[in-house]
Amino acid sequence: MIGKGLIRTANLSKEAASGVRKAIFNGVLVPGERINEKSLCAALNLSRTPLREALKVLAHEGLVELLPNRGARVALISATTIDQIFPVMAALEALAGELAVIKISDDKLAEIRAEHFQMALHHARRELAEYFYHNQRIHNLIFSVGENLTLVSIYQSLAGQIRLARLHANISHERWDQAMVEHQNILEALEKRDGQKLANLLREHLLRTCESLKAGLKISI
Amino acid sequence: MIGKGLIRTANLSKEAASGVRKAIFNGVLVPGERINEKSLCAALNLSRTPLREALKVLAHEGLVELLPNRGARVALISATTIDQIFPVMAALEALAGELAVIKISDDKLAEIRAEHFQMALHHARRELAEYFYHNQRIHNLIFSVGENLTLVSIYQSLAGQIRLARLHANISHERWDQAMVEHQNILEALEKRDGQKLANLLREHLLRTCESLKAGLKISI
DNA sequence: CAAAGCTTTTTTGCATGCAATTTTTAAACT
DNA sequence: AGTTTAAAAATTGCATGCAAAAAAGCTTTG
Repeated sequence: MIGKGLIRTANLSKEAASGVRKAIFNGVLVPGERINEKSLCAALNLSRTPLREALKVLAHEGLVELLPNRGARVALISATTIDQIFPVMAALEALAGELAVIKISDDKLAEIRAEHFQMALHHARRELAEYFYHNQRIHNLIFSVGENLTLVSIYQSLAGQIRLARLHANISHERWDQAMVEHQNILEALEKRDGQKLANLLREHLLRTCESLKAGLKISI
Repeated sequence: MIGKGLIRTANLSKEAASGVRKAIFNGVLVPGERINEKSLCAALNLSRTPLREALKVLAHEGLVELLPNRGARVALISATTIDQIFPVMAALEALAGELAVIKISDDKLAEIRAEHFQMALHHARRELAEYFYHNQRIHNLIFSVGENLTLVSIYQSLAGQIRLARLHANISHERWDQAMVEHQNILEALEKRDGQKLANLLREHLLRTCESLKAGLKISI
């Protein structure tokens, strides 16, 4: 690859980061698997420098682990790590909920409601991937209402690690049904603008999700 | 610099990161100032590759801003950013407090108490830098009790940004005195193992610190 | 004298090169 | 065969090189 004639608008290291993220979440790169720089560079069509910059950042995000003199591997999220992430997530969700009831517009609420029923539909049809997609959207929307970039970016980073852990986990039907009920309550608290209640519901929802996720881990580490 | 004969134990990009951090907190690199890679490399005695990797990570930490095709500059923490960081910090401190009262050992409590009185001493002597040092130590110790790496590392990153903001801010005597009173109450709640109270005290302490910090900003952005 | 165009210099973003290290393969030995 | 050792290949960590872009100097012009 000769870098001639290209105009500089790219930011290859950002592209590398999002490419690796995508590969991880698509299961192209498996948790625990060593990352070979050369082949990843070929796949992403860039050189090692931007890729290595990206790996450093992804390590900071917890998606990748750096092994001295042995490069990087996709992070293996252990039950211990999950146990540490969820209380933090719960605290942040509670905060996001408190901010949301204060700031939310009717339009945004309608948007969340729409996502909620989309999610309920996929739950009824037992379409897990689609369910999770809308589930994520709802949580993202709640966080975005607060217009707090710090909060959102920390949340994104933690959510990424949990998403990675889920690649290894099964969800039980019981938990799935229970989660839907919890989400119903969350929506109601949001509609009533009951910040304290919403915060508590989100916190509990997260902590139950944590337990379920740990229980569902296919490989225990 | 010829890299011959050197054994590979270094991890230059980590060294670069901590070197730049140090330079920022020592005021060698001023907030808003463009970072010249060449001269920083010379100062840190390494090449541009590890430095650039470090800058990407520091950008993620919020200490540095990356300008496309124009390199990096030391972050300018605005009042808006402070307003976003503190609620998150407050939520995390509250969580840390709740965890701390459950887990803290007598030894650790004694350590915190010792730091507290060191801090009180420097407050009485109006030695600001030393006061802040022990203040940081106390908060770090409270966070460390929870043995939650996720929580600690997010806290560290946010604390770094606030420390950067403080380089630009003055603290009033009134606020300083009030903060000491708050810390006295924090210590008491910790000694009584009153988690709810401690959480609330830490939250309020943080939010007041936020207001004071914003008020004391020498340059408003 | 400021503004607008140049040219030159510096700086950045990325690719590539090279030595240290690890991993793989092969051979020798028990 | 299975373990140990040695050689070869691959991979990593970092330095350096080079083109694109930005910044700093000049020169010219209104």
